[in-house]
Amino acid sequence: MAINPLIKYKHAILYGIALAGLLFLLKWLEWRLVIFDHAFEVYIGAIAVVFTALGIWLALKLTKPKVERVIVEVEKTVYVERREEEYGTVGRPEAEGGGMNVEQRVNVEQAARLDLSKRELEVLGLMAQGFSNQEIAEKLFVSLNTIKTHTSRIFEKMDVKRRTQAIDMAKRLNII
Amino acid sequence: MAINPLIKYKHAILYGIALAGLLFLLKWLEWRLVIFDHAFEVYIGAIAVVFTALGIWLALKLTKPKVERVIVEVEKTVYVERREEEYGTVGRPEAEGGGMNVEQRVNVEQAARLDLSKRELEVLGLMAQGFSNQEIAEKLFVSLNTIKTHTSRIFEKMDVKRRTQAIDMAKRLNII
DNA sequence: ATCTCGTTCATACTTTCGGGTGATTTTAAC
DNA sequence: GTTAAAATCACCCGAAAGTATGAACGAGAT
Repeated sequence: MAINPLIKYKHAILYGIALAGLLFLLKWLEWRLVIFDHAFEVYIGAIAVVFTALGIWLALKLTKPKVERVIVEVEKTVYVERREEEYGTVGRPEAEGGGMNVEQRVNVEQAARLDLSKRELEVLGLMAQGFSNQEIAEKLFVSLNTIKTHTSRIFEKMDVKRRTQAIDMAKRLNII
Repeated sequence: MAINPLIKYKHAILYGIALAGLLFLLKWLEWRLVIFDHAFEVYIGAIAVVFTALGIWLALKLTKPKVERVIVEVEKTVYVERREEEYGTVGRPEAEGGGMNVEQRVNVEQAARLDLSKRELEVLGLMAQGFSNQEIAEKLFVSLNTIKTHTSRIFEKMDVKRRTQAIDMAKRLNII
């Protein structure tokens, strides 16, 4: 257990050593400055470079990596128990394209093949929360056109025509 | 859009502004240095701070966020037992005889808080299933304008601005 | 009998959505 | 180092959604 303090404060120790080295370097540079008067700009430049590097190092070291959770659907338990008592049959001349109420089995199988990218899932989630494209764009710091492109791809991949259908499907498939 | 050029070159513009500000600051500090000879260390310190910040900013801006992938395997369970009849009385307005289950009662109570009429609940349900106003109008044998009026009142009562918000709220409240 | 409310419908207008197309830039993979 | 996919942005245009306003009608309530 004697190593614990060293391990625990190794960052601090390393930082201290680095600072010491840096100060030494500064002193040395200062001495050089006295000798060569015109090295002033070099001095400033060196300071800038060194501290820029320090900032980069700090940022890289001190930012904790973002944890990304990748949901992998292992098993598909499909339970279809459905009454054919819908609104439908009221006024539905022809089934257009991907009828939502035809069957769910295919949808489940397609869920894995939906192949929505991370960004698209993000947009889909915000969409389901009722945000407009404009609001989503502002939240994600991108332009409105970008969001429109995303939504278009989402609808294409999900084989739906409207955002409300996409939301409904997404909630059924538990992908949001 | 008149904002487009601004958005397009926003990075360049921001960077330019930042550089200009930095140069101005440096000039000002240099001037101070001439006045007060002993401000040298302050000068250096400022340089160090500024460039450390610059480094941090650079690192945060120019590096992709480190992502740590955590694969989570979940068992997917999709249950597809929908009950559209709860809010739907299409073509059978008098079919509210006896067996209201508890779930339905709760829905009705929560619906009452929003003061949504039966017809409005019906429209809301179809809306949540992804139908367009036109499709809802055809299903309910009324005109598109009527559906628009209904949706407007729904949004007003629910205090939302878009159908997606209404859908989200309705699902949260288990109205549908 | 009057009044309110729900439902219906209409016109006119503005905003948002969505399709289509093309482009550049990152990122990832090979 | 090329290639493929993802992400970004732009422009146009038609469709759908949403706002505002007014009006008609029937059913219940007062």
